[in-house]
Amino acid sequence: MKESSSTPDAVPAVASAAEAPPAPAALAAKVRTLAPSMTRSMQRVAEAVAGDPAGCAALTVTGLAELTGTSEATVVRTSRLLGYPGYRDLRLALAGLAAHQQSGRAPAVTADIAVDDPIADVVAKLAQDEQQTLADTAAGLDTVQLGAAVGALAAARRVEIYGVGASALVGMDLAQKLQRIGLFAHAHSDAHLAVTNAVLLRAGDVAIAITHSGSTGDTIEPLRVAFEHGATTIAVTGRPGGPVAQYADHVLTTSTARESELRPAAMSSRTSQLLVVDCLFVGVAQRTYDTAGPALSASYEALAHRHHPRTARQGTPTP
Amino acid sequence: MKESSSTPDAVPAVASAAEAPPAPAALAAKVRTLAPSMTRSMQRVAEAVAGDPAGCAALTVTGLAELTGTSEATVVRTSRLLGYPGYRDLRLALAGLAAHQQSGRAPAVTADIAVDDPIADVVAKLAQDEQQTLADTAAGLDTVQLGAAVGALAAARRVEIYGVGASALVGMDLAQKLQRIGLFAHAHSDAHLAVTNAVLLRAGDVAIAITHSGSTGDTIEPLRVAFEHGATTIAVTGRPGGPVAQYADHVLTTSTARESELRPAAMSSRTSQLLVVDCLFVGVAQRTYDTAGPALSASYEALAHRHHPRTARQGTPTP
DNA sequence: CCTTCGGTTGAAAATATCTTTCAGGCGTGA
DNA sequence: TCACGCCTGAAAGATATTTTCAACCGAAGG
Repeated sequence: MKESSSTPDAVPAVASAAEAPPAPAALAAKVRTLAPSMTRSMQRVAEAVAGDPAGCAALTVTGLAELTGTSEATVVRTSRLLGYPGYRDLRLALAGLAAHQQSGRAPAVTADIAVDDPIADVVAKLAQDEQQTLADTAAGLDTVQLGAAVGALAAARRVEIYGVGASALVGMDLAQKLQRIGLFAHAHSDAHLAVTNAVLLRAGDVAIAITHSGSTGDTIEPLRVAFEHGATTIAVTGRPGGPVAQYADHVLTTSTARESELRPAAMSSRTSQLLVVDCLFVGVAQRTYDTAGPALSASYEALAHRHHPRTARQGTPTP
Repeated sequence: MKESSSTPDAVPAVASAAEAPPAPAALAAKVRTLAPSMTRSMQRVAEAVAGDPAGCAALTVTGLAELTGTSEATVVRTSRLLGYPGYRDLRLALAGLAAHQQSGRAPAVTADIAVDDPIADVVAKLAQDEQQTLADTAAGLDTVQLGAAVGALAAARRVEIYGVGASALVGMDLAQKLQRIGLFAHAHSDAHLAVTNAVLLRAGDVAIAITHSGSTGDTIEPLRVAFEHGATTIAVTGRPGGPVAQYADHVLTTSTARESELRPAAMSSRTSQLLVVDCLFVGVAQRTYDTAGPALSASYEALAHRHHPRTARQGTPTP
């Protein structure tokens, strides 16, 4: 088969290569298939390539030639025989193959975080868990309730948010964002002040309670007062059947991933709560887009000058 | 840190890139992270690369330069910024990425959130985006830096955390958790008080600055003061090349998903920051497990009585 | 045993590709 | 308005890849 026109070799080889695809991952097989028709030197090259794709991908023609004790010409010839236009392309395929192999051997650790886990595992596991929490939350969120809550917020005269501990931070996050689109929103984390504040609410106002357990007294109490004064009440909780639901017109359920000693409940509940809160925010922003849009831009502008302009390149620093 | 001076221009960029590994599949994330610090032309190149890895892998420097309407030099510069020694290596990585994607087949491009999206879509898109942000952050996080930061925290006499706006909440979250395992940690969101506080720090203390933009003056200033007083400083930022890095012993990079009017930067940056902060927390908890374990249990017990026992179901209300 | 021939092999030239240098140009800040 | 600094791409310089070509090896035939 290689007899024809022995001199300007390669040409027929390229032709035969054209018919075959660049070979995605079936490289080892191809090597075995073609090995008999290879010369000694080429076999050495093919062997090296099949044995350590990743390693060879890091080598230049010269490097691979030296490694196999052959010459550059032989390496190129081998590449051609394997179906690539030249070594450059074989090398690219090799890189792809290496990545492929590497990905295959990552079964996505979902085990609990252990005390002696290396830091890289901690990162992977935490990210994995939080992703799971997000997926669960999204799946379990009642969009009807959410829509109703959004409607109430969009029409609210004022919005009061109650939460203590980790949930307080979520409440502040929501308050910050609602303020940014022009709503009158305030987050409370002091139980006494919260109750004092709740007494002033009435129909047309909205009160939001955030509590993972659904039974945090300091959070429930102000919501109860608001409820009894006629305000629209919303509960963001991981236990929709808990005490807090009694005083809530709308209940938004957050989800909880399994926890362990090294991963306190606060961690996944916070992730879940934040997603819910983000949904509320975006929903409200949609409904009040006429005022929210400009307000969002305006609040960004107001902050812009507080950043050092130094390394801020061109005009639009990511709006 | 960035002294190298090996190459004439782009020194800091190369240096910061050198510290990071060549990045296997976290390319899209890296592009987003570094995009703000890129010039227009480089952004075009980066965009092309992130948008069609497979296609770009098939191109030579010249080809990619033409495609993006730039020059070879710019392509090489971009490759360097992304952490590769040159275009050749970027191309190899691209080939690997392409193979990866082909097998994974889960890019799931989510459209932007539109004003008239139904609420269910909003939930799905937000969840999807935050999951993406988490994955990107985990992939782009430098575990060496993280480990070093954890080590510093575990040994710290006291920990001061600086951040304003949305980042302030992240700081508080971290402070809350560190306190829970017995560390002396405090979060500041008032620029003046923060500086006043930073003056008191010295070697053995740790200061953490949290700023997405990397150039928030109110956050950088206290970190600078802490740095100059000999404290160990950590920066959690989306722009590792920004001004804040000047005064940081350890830089932890957060990632950024694309933003739109209805999804302000604060949203994904917060998710990313929280993951980083959680990693810090768990890392510290691991290293100080002897004291952290009991402390975690104790703090839970202390809170238990604040929950209404009424509808609290069985004995262990999700610990 | 020597010769010849087809085929393999590697050194080196030729080419393509990648990298670096350098000067012009553009935007920015004083 | 002007000067400064930084981005930018053209072209030179360095590397890597491909091609060429002659030496070499082994085998078959004289």
